[in-house]
Amino acid sequence: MGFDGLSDAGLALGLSLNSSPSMVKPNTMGSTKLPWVTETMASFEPSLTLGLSGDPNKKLVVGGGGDDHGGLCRQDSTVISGGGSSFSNVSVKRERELGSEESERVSNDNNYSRLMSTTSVDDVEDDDGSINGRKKLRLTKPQSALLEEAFKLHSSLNPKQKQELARELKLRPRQVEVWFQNRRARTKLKQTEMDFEHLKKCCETLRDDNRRLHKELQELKALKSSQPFYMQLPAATLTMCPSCERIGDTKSSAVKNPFNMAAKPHYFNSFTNPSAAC
DNA sequence: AGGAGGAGTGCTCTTACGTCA
DNA sequence: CCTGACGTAAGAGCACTCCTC
Repeated sequence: MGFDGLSDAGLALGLSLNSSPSMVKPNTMGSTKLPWVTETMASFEPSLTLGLSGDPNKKLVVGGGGDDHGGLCRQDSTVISGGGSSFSNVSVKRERELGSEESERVSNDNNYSRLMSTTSVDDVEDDDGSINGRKKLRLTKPQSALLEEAFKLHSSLNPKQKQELARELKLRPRQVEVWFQNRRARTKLKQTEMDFEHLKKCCETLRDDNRRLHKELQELKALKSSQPFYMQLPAATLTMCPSCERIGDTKSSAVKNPFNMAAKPHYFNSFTNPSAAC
C-alpha cells in the first residue's frame, strides 16, 4: 500500500485541489476527524456541503474503510468489535511486539531513562516502580532527521526497512512503526487543514461572484423594464440602417425561421461590415 | 495552559490458509 | 484430484485518544 495521490481530503470533499498530495493516501481506511467542520462549515453561507448525512451524534469522519473504500463516511467510534479478529488482534499484536523486541528493548533502553511501560495487556511494574507510567521518549535530532529522511522516501515501511531503520536508530521497531503512523496521521491532518482553508477561500470567492452577478442581473432587469428594446443593445453593435432608417426586427423573420440565413435583421455591425447597406 | 509528539487501543481491510461440498 | 465458497487468524494501517514533556 502506498501513498500515490491526494485525496483523502481532496476527493472526500469532492473537489480537486492544487495542494500537494504527496503524503496523503487516497481512500485510506479509517477516518479523519475534522474538529473544525462542525463549527466552521456550519457557518458557511453558500451551499458547499460535505455530503454529510445520517446520525448527527456520530463523529464526522473523512475517509473510508480500508484501502480502497474511500469517500465520506461516518464511523461509530464506539463500535463493539464486529470484525473477527480485532480483539484478539490487539493482545496478539502486543505479545508479538513484546516477544520479538524484548531483547532489543533491553539493549536499546539507553534511550529511555526508564523502561517504557506496557499498558492494559500486562500491567507490569516498571523498573522505576511505576505501574503504567509512561515515560516519554524524546528522539534526538539525528534520530528525527533520519526518520524524516526515511519518511520522505517512503511514507510507510515494510518490515525489513523497519527493522533496519530501528537498528540504525537504536530504537525498537515498534517505535519506528509508531513514529511513521503518527507522522502519516499528522501530515494528513495538516493537509486536510490546508485543503479546508483552500476550500474556504474558494467558497468566499464564489460567494462574492454570486453576489456580484446577482447585482448585475438586478441592474439589467431594471434597465430592461425602463427602456425600449433597441436602447438596451450595445451602441457599437446597433446602427441605424442608412437606407431604410429603421432598426431591424428579429422577431419578424429570424424567429419564425431561425434557419433561414437570408432573413437578416435590419441592423448591422458597423465594425464587421462598415459599408454594409440593406 | 496549551501544543507537540510518542504511545496505547480498537477498528477495518487484505491476505493466507485450512476445510468442505 | 481440482476448484470455488467459506471461515478464521494474522498482519498492517488508520482514527482516536491519552499522556508526558
